Amino acid sequence: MARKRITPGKIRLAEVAKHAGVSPITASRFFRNPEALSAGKRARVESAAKELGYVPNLAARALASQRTEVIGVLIPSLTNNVFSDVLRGIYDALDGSRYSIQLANTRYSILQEERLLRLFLAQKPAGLIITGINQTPDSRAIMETVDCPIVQIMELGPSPIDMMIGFSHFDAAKAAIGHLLAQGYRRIGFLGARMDPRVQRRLDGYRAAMADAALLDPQLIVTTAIPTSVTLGGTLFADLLAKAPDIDAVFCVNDDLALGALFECKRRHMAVPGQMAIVGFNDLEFMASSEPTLSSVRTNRYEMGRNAAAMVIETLEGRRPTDPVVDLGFSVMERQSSARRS
Amino acid sequence: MARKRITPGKIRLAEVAKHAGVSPITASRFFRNPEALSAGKRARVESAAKELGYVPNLAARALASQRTEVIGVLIPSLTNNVFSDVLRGIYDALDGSRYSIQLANTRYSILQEERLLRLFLAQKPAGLIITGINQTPDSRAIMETVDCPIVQIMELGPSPIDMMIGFSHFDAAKAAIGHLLAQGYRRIGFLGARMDPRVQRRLDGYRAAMADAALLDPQLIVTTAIPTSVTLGGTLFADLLAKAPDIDAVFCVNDDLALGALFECKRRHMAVPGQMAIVGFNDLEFMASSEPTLSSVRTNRYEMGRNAAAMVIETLEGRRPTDPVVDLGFSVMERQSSARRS
DNA sequence: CAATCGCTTGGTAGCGCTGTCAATATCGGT
DNA sequence: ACCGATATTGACAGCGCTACCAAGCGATTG
Repeated sequence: MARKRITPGKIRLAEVAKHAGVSPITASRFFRNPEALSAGKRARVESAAKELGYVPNLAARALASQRTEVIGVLIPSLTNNVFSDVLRGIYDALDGSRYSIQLANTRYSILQEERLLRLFLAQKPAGLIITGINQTPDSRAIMETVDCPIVQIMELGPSPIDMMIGFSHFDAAKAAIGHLLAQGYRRIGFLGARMDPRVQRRLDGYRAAMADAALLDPQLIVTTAIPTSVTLGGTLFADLLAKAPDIDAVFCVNDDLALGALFECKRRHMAVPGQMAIVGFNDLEFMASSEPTLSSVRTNRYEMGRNAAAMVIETLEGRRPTDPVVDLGFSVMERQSSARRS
Repeated sequence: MARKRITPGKIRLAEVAKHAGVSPITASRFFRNPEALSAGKRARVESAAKELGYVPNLAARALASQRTEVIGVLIPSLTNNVFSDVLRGIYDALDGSRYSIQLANTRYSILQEERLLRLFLAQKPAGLIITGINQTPDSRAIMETVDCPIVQIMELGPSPIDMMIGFSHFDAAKAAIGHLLAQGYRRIGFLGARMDPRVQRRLDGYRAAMADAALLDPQLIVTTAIPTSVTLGGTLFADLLAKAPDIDAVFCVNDDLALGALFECKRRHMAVPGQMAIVGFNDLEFMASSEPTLSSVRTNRYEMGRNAAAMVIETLEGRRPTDPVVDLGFSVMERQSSARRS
């Protein structure tokens, strides 16, 4: 016959309750909603819990309440600096809260994303943070039926699943090109790697700005599906020079490419600025201290992560943000590498 | 009186069992140890589960089995590229396995680390990956009593708690200095930021190498507790030059500092190499494509993460690695920035 | 002074799964 | 054909916590 499973000196909620002289359910309430207790019992439970070193069993709680306190986060890359900033913001926002993070890496695949989404939602997460607005139709359908706050991060779009925080990659790229045009550059090349949806929208922004100025020329555009790197920046820049030797500026979809392009210029003894202007994207820390300093488009990645997590928590606590869509904007950081054309 | 909690059309293990014509416990075994079933029942349960779209309830499993399938990971920083490589390795190793990751950021504080450790262990993780060998005495004591595989990563030390994978920061720094000495450099400066235990050991390695060559001079050493950055590399390098204008080389405890130093040299029109040699640490991707290419010490970060996770899983599956301590080594990547002194 | 109301508190019965042991089926060897 | 060993399967009783409902109680109201 089944025997009592011996449970050694483990401290359960029941022990705390006994110690405090209240019922288990009252002790339980203390941990979930202390305000509901009278001051006296609250203090008694609190000190009993501390004295016994009680730690709630999350699995039991999740099973009984049919909820978890886990926020799922789906990002496309763990390597990309951009996402590590976002993640840092998310972790910081959740620090000290009752919620924890379950992180998964979609590797830029929306099919992988859908798989992970199913995996997550099966465990009834408290909330979800997902990258971008390009999900599979099935993913979207699943998310729309799920009853938990969802924040799409990194970019904005017309139809948020729930909440959304980001900025317009199209506008940001267009503004970068606008800056180069204002500085007197005309033959502005485009360097793109990975070409995920957000990069694609930067290309669209570039195209729009160039077309507006009647300067668009397919020869100016070099893209690849290869993941980005500094080395790749040098390679692509060389390709671009081969296609369009007369360029006077280059817009790179991220700062790694821009740094690679800068090094390639140095290798070729091309003056930056002077013979070549360079503008990157994201404004990673090193852009301000390179030689020459590199212009870039600053994006608020840490804030994006932090706010996204805060939006989830606020919703969970019944204080739903007034505006479900937040535009964090961007700013074009004008530095030496795109100084006015002489 | 308490009422039956209505459970809508949710698919439980019992449903799968009924559908397959077996007992619930047999169905349960299918998901945990399929080999224990006869081929016929195995197939029946499998198709029943698939047909019903059954997804196990992890909370119930954790509660009943008193175990989880979560591996806790404690790292000091989310921003540092070094850790994002390690993390990528860990996530890759666990991809497709039953295990998932719970990540926490100690922010280089061993007190924070201890707090997080208690938090983790209270939930009975399947395993634990923790950074470095400098834990508080309490942390160590807790970990030694816990019954789950633990891997210390990033460095090696004399008394592993359980398993360990890393390399000798002391030897790596010493080898880097050995390389510079072999190239004919004598006044070799040291640039250090953050000064966490591993950076400290690199400083020790530098000191040992310089002392062996009778070249040690406190004026050559510049360190700060400030977190590392490219900008900081430039600043520290300027400080070093002020203290010891006659240096002919500089060893930087990481590649960001090295890049910052390189830019500062360019700003001052100092030839690299020629007037100044530079060696970094970690061999991030950009070191091989900068202008000039930068020498560095390659460390196997991705492999470290991947192997650490693999070691945990193997232990959990009863195939404990033969050697609990793995030295992944390092290699000095000799590039243009430390070309032989002319 | 009785009726009502809101705030606390407690009792009961699961949440969905698995550990333990027992029972049964299968199989090779003598 | 019999015996013990091994491979499969099943029954039962929780794992530790919380949802739900009800009851207790002092305060408020007419």
